[in-house]
Amino acid sequence: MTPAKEVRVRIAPSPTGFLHIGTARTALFNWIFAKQNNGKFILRIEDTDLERSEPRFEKDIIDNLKWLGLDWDEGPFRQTERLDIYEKHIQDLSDKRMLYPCFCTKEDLENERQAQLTQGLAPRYGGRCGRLEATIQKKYIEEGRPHVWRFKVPDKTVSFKDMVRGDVKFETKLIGDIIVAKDFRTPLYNLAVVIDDQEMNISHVIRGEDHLANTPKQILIQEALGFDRPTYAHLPLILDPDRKKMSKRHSATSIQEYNQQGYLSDAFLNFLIMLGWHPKDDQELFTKQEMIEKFEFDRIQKGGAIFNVDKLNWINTQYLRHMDDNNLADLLDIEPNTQNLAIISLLKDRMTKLTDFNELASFFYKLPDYPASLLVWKNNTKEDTLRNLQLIYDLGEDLNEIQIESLAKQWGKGEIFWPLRVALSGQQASPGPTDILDILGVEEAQKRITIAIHKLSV
RNA sequence: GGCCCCAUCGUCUAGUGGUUAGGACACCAGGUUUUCAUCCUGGAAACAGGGGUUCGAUUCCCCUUGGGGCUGCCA
Repeated sequence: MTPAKEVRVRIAPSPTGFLHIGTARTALFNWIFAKQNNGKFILRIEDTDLERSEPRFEKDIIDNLKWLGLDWDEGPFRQTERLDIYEKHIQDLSDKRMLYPCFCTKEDLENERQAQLTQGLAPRYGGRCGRLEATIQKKYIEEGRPHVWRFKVPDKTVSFKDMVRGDVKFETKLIGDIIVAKDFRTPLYNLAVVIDDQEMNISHVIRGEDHLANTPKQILIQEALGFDRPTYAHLPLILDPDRKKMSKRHSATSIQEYNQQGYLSDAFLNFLIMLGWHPKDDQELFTKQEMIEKFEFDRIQKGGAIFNVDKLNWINTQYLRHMDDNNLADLLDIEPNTQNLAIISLLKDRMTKLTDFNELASFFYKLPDYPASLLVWKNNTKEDTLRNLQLIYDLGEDLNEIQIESLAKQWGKGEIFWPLRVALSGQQASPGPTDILDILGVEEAQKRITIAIHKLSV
């Protein structure tokens, strides 16, 4: 038995937009697969589209992949830095007579396309330029006629095994000769991918289902070039609530937005892996290590999964609760002193996102203004409330949980706790007043109670 | 239009030729509680339809329907 081929997988985003959720999830599955098989995970920036590629997008992709903790072993490689490689193979393809120049204008092609469509035919290039005499081709090129390079698509059935979908078959006669390069140093997507995957020794191509139809084209090119065929796995898509491929119009599609909104990267990953995949049991929360241990390709769903923010929020809440206070302080970018840590410890159960903290915690730092009437518990009168607050105030240095409990026993829980809560927090909903007291300290608490008494006295 | 793919609660999903079709999120009700949140208990909620195959189909096959992807000199 020959030793198994090394697993080498890649994520190949194009820097034409911010790191997309779909790309991130594809990256996650690739990353897991690499880890499971002791393989390599490669980052390749597909920037052949000069018009639309931008450095800031590349930076965003890299930054957010890092944020998610999906570290790569090789790269980032950029296609624009590999032009010599492409040229060599395109020349090879040309030498093998698999390529021909196409002089059709965009208008020609559009007309042909429309004509086919109205006849109910599959729109495909008829191959007009492929029938041009070699001498004519040469003449046109010498005349400087604009042209692109088409790959001669052989008529055959392409079939391949997909790790998610099983056996997949395509009839290539429906495809038509495809444009694979603008010139010998400017390959288009399908050609560039094939060359890169070969050059980088990619063993498994794990990508979104939207690439399924590209696969036969790529296989054809591989065959023409004498390349190896990687194993394919096409993941189901992430859908918007309207069941369409997730798009910017409907939802936040860039990872960066979720980062900014205050989601934890591990929680986000946890959410992503549950979209289209499920373990044997009912476990829903996974560490990265557990993902690596439990993930199985044959448990991937075939249909698309709708992105559900509620579930994301729930997962994030769970992660927040189990997070160490110091780490949280770090993520929140606040000083990890005793008071801040105590506040975090008290509030982390109440947060859904990191960004909730500021609002939840603000009253600790500054007492908000509130109406005096808020201090009055249920059917109590102003006078009752005033008396109760005075009782609490009179505890003086003994203002602590035990003493408050004892007052509550005597005068009623709501009667004591409610006005104290409002006095200390200025809010009608808050953590328990004794918890707040512990963090505020007696002195500050007394000040706030004084303010409350004042409010009621006027 | 053509090619391809998919189909279990609202959503993510588990599941089996015979199950009270399970879990989670969301939702509703009740309970705990000084408020809110948490927490606890309970509830409503699904096998798209029609044919087969079979003693028996949610499960296997076919059709219909529905949904999605692709159909670029984008990736």
